[in-house]
Amino acid sequence: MRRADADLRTTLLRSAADVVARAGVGDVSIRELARQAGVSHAAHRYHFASRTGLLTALAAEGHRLLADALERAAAESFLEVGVAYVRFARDHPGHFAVMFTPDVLDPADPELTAARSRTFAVLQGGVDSLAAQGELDDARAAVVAAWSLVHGFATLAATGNLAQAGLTGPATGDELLDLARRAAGMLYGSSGRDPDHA
Amino acid sequence: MRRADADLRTTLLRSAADVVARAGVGDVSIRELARQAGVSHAAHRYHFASRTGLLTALAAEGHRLLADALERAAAESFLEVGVAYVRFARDHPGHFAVMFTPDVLDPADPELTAARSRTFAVLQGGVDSLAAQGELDDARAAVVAAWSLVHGFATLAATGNLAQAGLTGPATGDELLDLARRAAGMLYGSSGRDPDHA
DNA sequence: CAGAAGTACTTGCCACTGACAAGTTGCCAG
DNA sequence: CTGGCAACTTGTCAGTGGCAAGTACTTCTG
Repeated sequence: MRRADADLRTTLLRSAADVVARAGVGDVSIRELARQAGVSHAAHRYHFASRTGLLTALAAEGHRLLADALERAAAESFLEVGVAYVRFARDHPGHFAVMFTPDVLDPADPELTAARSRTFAVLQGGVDSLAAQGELDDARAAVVAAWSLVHGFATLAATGNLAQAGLTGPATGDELLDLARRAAGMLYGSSGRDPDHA
Repeated sequence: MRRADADLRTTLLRSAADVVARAGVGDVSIRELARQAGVSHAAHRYHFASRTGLLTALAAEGHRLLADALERAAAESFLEVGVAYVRFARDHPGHFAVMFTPDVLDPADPELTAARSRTFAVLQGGVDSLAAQGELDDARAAVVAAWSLVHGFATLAATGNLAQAGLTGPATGDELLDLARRAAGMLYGSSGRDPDHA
């Protein structure tokens, strides 16, 4: 008596991402997901070890998507990598939140660690290219600054804090990404350091 | 049969902050807190409306502490406001996590909104002073960049992502704050804009 | 074409959780 | 000495995640 249109694993992940995006990680109930998918409350156990396993799989999927996006943007410029990071968080809020909520994840999961490594590799590539250019006395701090800025921006935007502080309007269209680009540009653009062409 | 040394409200908040810091918001169990405090499983209800109420009170307390710290640092320099932000997150990880996990909070709580306003006011002060100096074409983006950078740094450090990416050592002493200062300095220091003296 | 093995579930149960209703105790004002 | 309030406790409920034991349907094997 299979009710899920596609395969159950995908359905549950999709559904979980939705709930996280709308209500937060704490509101993900496996039984509720099962009800929506039209399966029994234990159906997930064949695909995921536990609730933690499901969320870990979601985080891993998120890291794969993020790494894809960052790698594509890296071909353009380091600034655009930052913008791509923010765009990912905006377009996949459910994935993004889970990826950076370590206490709901299984830290030993090989899929997760592999996917996360890919994301980190793009950042590490940023360090290397900056260090290779030699004009930075502290490449590590520069990459930390870049990552922190875009991650903080994405997080504050996702949690509504930017809007609450009156720093952002009702987020119409790409206004958010423009602001992100201007903010990130203050690190690289206006201070005359632009690792790639743009 | 009161077992809590001090008053129960304070004991529960303290205990909750501990759990959040060590295991995350999701692992806060009111019944477990009650057990540790030596009271019954419903004792909290006199002090807090619900679990959400307790966490909201914790977030409000956090915002008061943060605002205090930021206001003190603002007397020194804008860079030090950023460092104070990171220091707060390091010293009060439980409070910090709850403050920026909106889905476990009551958004209408007056204590919370009041305390949060104080925090935002310091940031707004940053906008104003930057705008008054007139050398910034986009004061809003500058403040967003500053807040994003320190918030992202604090978050990535707290969730262990900085360490996992190999960008941070085992966080000995003030090494973390030094890195934060160097990273934040790339926004203001090295690009020649230093709003206050330092 | 029997039957063994495996896949993808379901049913049933358990301990635990947060919310809530209805007590209970101790103290203090009048 | 009594009414009332503050600060609890006890009891109960629906909901949750984890686990054990089934079950039906498919696919491979002899």
